[in-house]
Amino acid sequence: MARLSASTARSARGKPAANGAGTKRTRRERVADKEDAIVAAAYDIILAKGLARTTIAEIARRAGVAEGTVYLYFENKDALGQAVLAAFYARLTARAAAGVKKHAGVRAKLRFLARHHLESIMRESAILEMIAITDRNSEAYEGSALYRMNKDYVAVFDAVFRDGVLAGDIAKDKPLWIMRDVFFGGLEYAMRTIMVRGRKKNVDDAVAGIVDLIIPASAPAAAENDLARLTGRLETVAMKLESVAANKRAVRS
Amino acid sequence: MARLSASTARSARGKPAANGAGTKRTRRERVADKEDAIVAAAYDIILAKGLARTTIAEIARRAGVAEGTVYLYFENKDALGQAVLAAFYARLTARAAAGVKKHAGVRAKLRFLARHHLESIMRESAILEMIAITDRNSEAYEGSALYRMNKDYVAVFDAVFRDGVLAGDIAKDKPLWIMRDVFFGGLEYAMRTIMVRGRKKNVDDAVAGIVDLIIPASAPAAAENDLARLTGRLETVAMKLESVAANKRAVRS
DNA sequence: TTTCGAAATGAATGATATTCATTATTTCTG
DNA sequence: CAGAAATAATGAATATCATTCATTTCGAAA
Repeated sequence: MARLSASTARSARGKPAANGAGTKRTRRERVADKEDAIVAAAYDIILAKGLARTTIAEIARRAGVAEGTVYLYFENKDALGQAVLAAFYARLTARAAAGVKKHAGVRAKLRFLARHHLESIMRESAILEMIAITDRNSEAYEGSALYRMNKDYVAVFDAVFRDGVLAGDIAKDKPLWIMRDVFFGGLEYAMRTIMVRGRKKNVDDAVAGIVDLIIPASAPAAAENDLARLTGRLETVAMKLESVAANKRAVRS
Repeated sequence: MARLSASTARSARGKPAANGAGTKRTRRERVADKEDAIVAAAYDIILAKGLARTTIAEIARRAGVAEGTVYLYFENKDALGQAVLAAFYARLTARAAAGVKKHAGVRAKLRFLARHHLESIMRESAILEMIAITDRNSEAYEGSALYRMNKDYVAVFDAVFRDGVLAGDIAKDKPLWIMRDVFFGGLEYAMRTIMVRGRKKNVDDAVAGIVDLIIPASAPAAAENDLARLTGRLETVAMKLESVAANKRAVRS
């Protein structure tokens, strides 16, 4: 993926990309390494300061190249940001796919996905911001690299969701696209709320709450739960009433 | 609100803000008008091109002032962006509050809020982007202007939600904060999806789908609903009894 | 070793945000 | 009302970057 963006950038500047034809391997490898070094440097700095406050000069310094060299690999600052975003998505997707395999049952898979997503965006919220920034320029969003990356990522969720529908765990009348947007959008907003309040328990609550919207915690269970609470409450009130009545009697005598 | 940011910016630069004490009205008004003109100019241009591609020079030209004058009213470009965001939120909140009054029933109110939110952010998505940008700098997000504006806005949703819970239309076990984040977050993500696909019907579907997550449409929830109402009723009675009992005890002692 | 294209360099350029010394306008005072 | 003081406004100068490009270095093939 990183490869792609580099060759794209280079060929866009008019220089033919060195294809496998005659060139040797090592040369290309060295080029690839340098590109990775630039993306890695950019990743670290952007994560720490956000894209706006990150300068090309600083990235170049950290990557051990001259400023101009960055522009040999990336068309401009935004393209470099895209590459960083691509790296983020690549890891995110890989971890999501791997984690889903490790969990059994639709609910457990969704919970894993929710927690993984929430924790990832909390940890790397500065990277996430670039999505909005990039979004903008792309009236032709579809077909863009960002679009494809995101599509690959949410495909992990989609697969779990479809399995859930087939297995009967998820109601058939819930449209996938809406549930998907609620899932990821809800988690993103929950992140903001959680970062203002404390973290710990709130992450658990958000994960549970959002997953439960997709797979309702078995309705009968909820009803029972309510019933149990109602019963308990009734007992308490009854005891109080009884003691009040007892007091009255005591006072009167 | 706009007033606030101006005086803040000015006093931040060391010049004392002219307070109501001795100064006449007209002067302050003229200042206020100029500030509004700058915000309005910025609003239009940012809406059309996004903050990054909007220059102070262009804003100043459109507002009919010199570049330097902009800095008399706003600390820097970001602060001006904040003011634009504040104007956006102010209208958004006003329309939301007014619309909620016009609709009867929790479901209708929520549907109105959802559609209004979705259409607003679709129309002014360039403004929305600034939220993320601004978000960043604010480790001290709480207490920030953005935080307050957002709080005021979602308060409209919160009130409807609480009414819904009291009326028994919304299950008590759904935490408000999570439902709120799912509502707004889901709508924001839905916007992206809708802007890639076609619009028309998708807006309706998103609105209906997301509202239904908060107030389940299914009639079969009648039993649960009944139980919820019963629970609510008992709670009310219990509280009354308890306060009566408490009073008696207080009077007696 | 020489040669040539690919890579890399970093000083120069251009676009903007931001500052500040100067000028204009308004209000106040006697 | 004239002049002084306080406020506002101006726009040229400065600072900070992104981006370009003429020049240099490197690597491998002859």
